[in-house]
Amino acid sequence: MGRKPCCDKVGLKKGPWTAEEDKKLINFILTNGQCCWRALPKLAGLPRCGKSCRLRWTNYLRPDLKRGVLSEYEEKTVIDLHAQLGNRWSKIASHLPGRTDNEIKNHWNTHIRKKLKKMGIDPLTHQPLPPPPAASPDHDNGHTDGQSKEPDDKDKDSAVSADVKEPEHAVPSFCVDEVPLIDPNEILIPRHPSSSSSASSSSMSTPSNSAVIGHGNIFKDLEFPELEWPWDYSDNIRLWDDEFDWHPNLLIEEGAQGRMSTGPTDTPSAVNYSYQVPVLDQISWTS
DNA sequence: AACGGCGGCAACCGCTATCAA
DNA sequence: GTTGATAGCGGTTGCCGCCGT
Repeated sequence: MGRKPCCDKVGLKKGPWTAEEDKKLINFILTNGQCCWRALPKLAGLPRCGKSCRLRWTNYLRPDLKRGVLSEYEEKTVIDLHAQLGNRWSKIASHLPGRTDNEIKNHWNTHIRKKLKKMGIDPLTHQPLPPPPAASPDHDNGHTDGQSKEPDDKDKDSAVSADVKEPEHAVPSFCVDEVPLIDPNEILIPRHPSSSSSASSSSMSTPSNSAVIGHGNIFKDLEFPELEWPWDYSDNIRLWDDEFDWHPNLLIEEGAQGRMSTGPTDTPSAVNYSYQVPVLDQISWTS
């Protein structure tokens, strides 16, 4: 019959991850790739369930993540996609390389929703909000503040979702389909880089504020003794710039051996892999 | 300086679709 | 075809830092 349970929940740790745990997880995945999440905790020596490991990795530790505040452009993208897809955060995130569904969801709930409301736009229907009722406390039921989302929002949310039956090929109002997006399955990580990482770093300006600095911190702070970090993440892992105004090619050095992959673990001997990313000019906004 | 409230974010929970036995 | 595990997704919670009083 079926498979073994993913994890016996006894003795498994919950709550915030420690640097030590992060280290173990990163170390394991960089060494072995992403195999099955169920087996990973045991193999990596982590007192966590596989699900927790997967979330930690996908939402926080993945080296291709771009952290930090969403740029104005990204916000626009999120709003536009949300108008069409509803709360399908993973679909929305798939259009924003380096961003996770969790991150976008959080940003939506904490920033964008308020912003839209402030602008008089219903964050759920994306239509102009009706003018504030002159005096209708009866209908109001005292829920006029920002927290009034609950039942109302939910209903509308599902309405939006229901409208978009199959968003698989939902086309945003900007033309991203012409633009090759980075496939997260193809993030290649060199483990034994040559010393000449200048090829990539020279073509990219060092971000002054960028979230990737966060990556640098993460990875540097962890200080893996057994892992030679191939590059300064703050320079080279930055696939997307906040302003989307550059034409980067992320070069993976010769001798690359490691691979981040969610797919089958065929071992690539990848060299000189480069990304094409959309450029602002190629995207036209409808509003 | 201390306290309380609030906001932001990481992580967990629960559900569902998919896949394997 | 059925059952049950797995992976993924969206909603929610709880912790922590910041800010105002």
